[in-house]
Amino acid sequence: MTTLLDVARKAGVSKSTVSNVVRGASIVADTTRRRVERAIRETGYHPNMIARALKARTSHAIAIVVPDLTNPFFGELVVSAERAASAMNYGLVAANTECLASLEMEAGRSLIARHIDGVIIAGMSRASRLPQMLLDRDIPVVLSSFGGVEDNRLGVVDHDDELAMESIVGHLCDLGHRRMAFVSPKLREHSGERRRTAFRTALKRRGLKAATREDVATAFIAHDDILALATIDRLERAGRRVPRDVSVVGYDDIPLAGHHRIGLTTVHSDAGLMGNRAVELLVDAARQARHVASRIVQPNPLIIRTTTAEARS
Amino acid sequence: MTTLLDVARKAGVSKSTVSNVVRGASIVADTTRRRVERAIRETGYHPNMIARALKARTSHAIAIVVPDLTNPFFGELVVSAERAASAMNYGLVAANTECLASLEMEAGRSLIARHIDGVIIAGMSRASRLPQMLLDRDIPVVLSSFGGVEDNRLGVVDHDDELAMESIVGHLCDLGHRRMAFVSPKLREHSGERRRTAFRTALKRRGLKAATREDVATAFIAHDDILALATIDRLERAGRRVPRDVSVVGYDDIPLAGHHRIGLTTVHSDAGLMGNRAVELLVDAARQARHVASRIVQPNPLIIRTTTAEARS
DNA sequence: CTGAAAGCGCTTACAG
DNA sequence: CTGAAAGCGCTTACAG
Repeated sequence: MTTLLDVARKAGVSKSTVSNVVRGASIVADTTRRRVERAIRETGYHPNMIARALKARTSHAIAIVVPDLTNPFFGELVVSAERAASAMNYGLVAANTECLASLEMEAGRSLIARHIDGVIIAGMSRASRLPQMLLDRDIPVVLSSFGGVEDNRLGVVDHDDELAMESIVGHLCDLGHRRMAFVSPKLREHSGERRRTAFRTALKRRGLKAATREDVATAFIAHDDILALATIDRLERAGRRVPRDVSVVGYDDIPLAGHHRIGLTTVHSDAGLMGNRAVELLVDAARQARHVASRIVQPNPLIIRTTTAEARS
Repeated sequence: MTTLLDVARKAGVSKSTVSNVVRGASIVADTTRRRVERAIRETGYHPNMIARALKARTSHAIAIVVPDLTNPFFGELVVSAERAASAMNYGLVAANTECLASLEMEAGRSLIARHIDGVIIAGMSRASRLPQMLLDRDIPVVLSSFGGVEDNRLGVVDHDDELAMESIVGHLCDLGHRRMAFVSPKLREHSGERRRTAFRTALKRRGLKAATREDVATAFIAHDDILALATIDRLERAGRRVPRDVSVVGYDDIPLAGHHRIGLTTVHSDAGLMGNRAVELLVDAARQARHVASRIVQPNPLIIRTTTAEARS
């Protein structure tokens, strides 16, 4: 393994000088720079980021913790975050926590030990202590694709669940539905609770209540598209037709939602944009050794396709 | 930030001793150990993995490079790899390369600079130089979910594309299909070529040739399920019914393939198992500072659902 | 069983 | 513009 010292010797300069050209910092004489650059090329030198991180006290890496990487929505979020991170010369490590408090704590410990410069949380268990754990160690964190946590050191890139639920329920009401049910995620997600609450609020505004019995509901609103697809599958296998007998609405608008055979009515969420913004906010904060603080909320428009129709009787 | 030295002072011992109890290495007197453990608890000490990595010359992190994290097959692969890695106390960093040579090289550089202990490649561009780049720097690599690369320093956890294509083509032939077409991935994947070749071989064995014109084909075999779903979408929007007018087969058996509205005939690939095995092989090799070498091939059974039917006419 | 010492490969003031 | 020196937080022989 060739080190800074090898390059320095080859170029006949000091380690400091090599370090200066590698980092592009401070002024180096043109002829010296060229000598060093040649030595770097000839030795195939790659700077050791670990040594750099130790001394410079920044790992140049950020993390994203997601509940379920298998869900294309989170896949997209991670991909866009990675793209943005590497554009800013940061590495991205992903942690899958399944919204399990134990996995979250383990991930937190690991990220702290690795001196991660900042973390994006894209979903977590209810009452998770992960944000506080990180924040208390002065690691900036931004919540992406959810929010509603009371800590003003937190950055948030959120969408508007209240508004989304309002338009979903409004749409369904217009179609004559009066008995609607919410389909909760199996993972005990923080955001799951918020959507359910927003759902109830939208109903109440219309003098309605959530349907308690599944067989009586004429419409199902799922916490996300994957769950909506599973719901359609379950319903249709049980002999109920969507949307003839029952309507189903999703959340996220993953690519498959628009598939000819699915045509899922859902709310559109721009995962790519959220991943980008989250990284930008985070890296900015990390570079200035401060927390994020700013909050961004994006609207998510309702996309009406073919899984919703007029209520039968 | 509390360091080893802080703990040592608090416990009234040397840094070496603290290090020994932290790592659980060498024998430490019971009473000393307890003093140290208390000091660790009281100070909230987390070992600095960066410093450890620098000195011990191992980052305790491995990487997985995937073509498209948005594809649930790769999502599952990454999730299972992460689970296996953290069970062995390794971190996992994921890199999305889209099978672009430039992104692959960039990822390679970054992984080398971060002194990653090993990498799983789950897909790459044709003639990619990534494996060699890593191998030459003595970083063990295992190819997961594909293979066919000629370097005996490489570990491989593969499935059998030849066998799979043989059973797909056999199934379609039994249904009377004679004009079949292969749907290639937009990404220029290494494995894409292999499946296409296996497809041609299976046809030739039956005295058939690939259909050159789409409108004439009675069956489409896609490189993966996502592509198969897109194909069904395209076909049906153009007015052709699946499977009445034309049959479609996928590859991977992602969860959605079994959905009531899809019922995709496909070949089953166990992403979870592959991710696990790949990590085990890799970590073993990394710990012994050697390459992987071993090759595992799993069969992937054909799952016949409802997108394939008898050829018309 | 415990501790003093060297060193991993860098960065960062600070002299010159 | 360049270099000598200290030090980031650990691990690892090696004495004792």
